[in-house]
Amino acid sequence: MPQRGRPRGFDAEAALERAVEVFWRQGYEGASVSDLTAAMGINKPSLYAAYGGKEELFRKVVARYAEQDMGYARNAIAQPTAYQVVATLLRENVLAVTRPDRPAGCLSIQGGTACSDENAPVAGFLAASRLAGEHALAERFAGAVAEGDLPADADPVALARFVMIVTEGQAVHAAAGVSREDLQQAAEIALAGFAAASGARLPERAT
Amino acid sequence: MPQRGRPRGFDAEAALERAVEVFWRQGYEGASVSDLTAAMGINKPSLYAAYGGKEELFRKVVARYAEQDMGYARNAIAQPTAYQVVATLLRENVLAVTRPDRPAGCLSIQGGTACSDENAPVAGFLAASRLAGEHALAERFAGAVAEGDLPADADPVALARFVMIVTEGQAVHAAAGVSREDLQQAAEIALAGFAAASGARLPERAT
DNA sequence: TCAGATACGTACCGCTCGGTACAGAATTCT
DNA sequence: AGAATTCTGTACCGAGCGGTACGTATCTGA
Repeated sequence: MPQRGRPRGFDAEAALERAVEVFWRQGYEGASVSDLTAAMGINKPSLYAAYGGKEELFRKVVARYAEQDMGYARNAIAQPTAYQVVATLLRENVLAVTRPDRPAGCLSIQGGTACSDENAPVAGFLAASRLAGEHALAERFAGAVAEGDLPADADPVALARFVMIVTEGQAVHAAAGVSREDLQQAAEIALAGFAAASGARLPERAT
Repeated sequence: MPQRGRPRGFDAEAALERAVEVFWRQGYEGASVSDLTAAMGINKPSLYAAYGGKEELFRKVVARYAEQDMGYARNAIAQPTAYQVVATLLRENVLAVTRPDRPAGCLSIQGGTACSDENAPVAGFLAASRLAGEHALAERFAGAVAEGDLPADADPVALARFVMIVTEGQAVHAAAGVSREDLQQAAEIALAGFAAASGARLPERAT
């Protein structure tokens, strides 16, 4: 029972990928259904049949983005020490928000921080997804405190919040056109600041 | 020759203030002209006659916002030491983006980081205005280096970029509903990080 | 071979968008 | 008083919005 009826005439994954770029570049409200179908190479009824509507498409787009473009965050959180977690996260985030083959910034911010009352759920959904990453990072830091990798008096939740604030600021900055190199400098300052403020154990190196 | 013809039936400054809130809460594209006129208590032709149009109104709104709601930044930059500049800026920014009588976040981000091609000038205008503040801060830090308040090898431009990144991240976080107290914790971490990473001279206190 | 099912393209739906024409009301200058 | 000027409210403009009805094309299962 694989497929009955006429088979779909386009690659749903490839079309979704095109939609990622449109929403990323123009935001949820700034991307019209016509913009989307033009970029995806399909007609409107196909979009509604395959994805359910604009908002449902957007949610699928965000899910795909999280999987395809946020992998570095999962990689970062798996690093062996808190310092390396933050170093990886901040450095990889700079690369991610300044990829030359992608729109500048980060979909979960470019998608829309503010919108009309009608679309408020979209902004809320994006905000919640950003905060979910922060919770994961806080738990990672809590583990680091338990291991002695971070000092006992370190506040894992506040530290995670600081790090996520930096990544969000980097994304906003990147969207404003700031270069990868310039953001890398700022990331190193943030990393040094994290190390000093948290008391994290540093990796072996010449001091 | 003060006024000829029928006098305006509303207070243009008060109406502009209402418009600030609408754009702040809903963003440029998310705020319709009808939303604006309803909040301002005027009809559309009055809006066009008094302000020139939606985009011109938005620019006037941003100018008013910069004057009324960003005063803390000018105050911060006038502090006597780099450390105090950053301490004031970060702490006051937290208060500004979490004012209970105002929308959460910051107009220059909520206004729109991404939008349709048609409104791209608006996003560019906001981005440029954010970066202007960063330049002013960099010059302040350059002066601090010259004075010996910051070490000779400190990079004023990169430090300013780091600080502005934090303020932008705070604004995004605030718009997501994070509380003032939670942001204050993160601001203290950022401040301690700035001090450590920059080598700024600290104010006298118990070490 | 043909019925059932699914996807496609066209053409359209009601609605809201940003923006304006126009006539009447309120004021100043002569 | 009356002309000139400016603001106000209503009613409207063309365009684009998100979303869909419908007839046709293409597939599977019997």
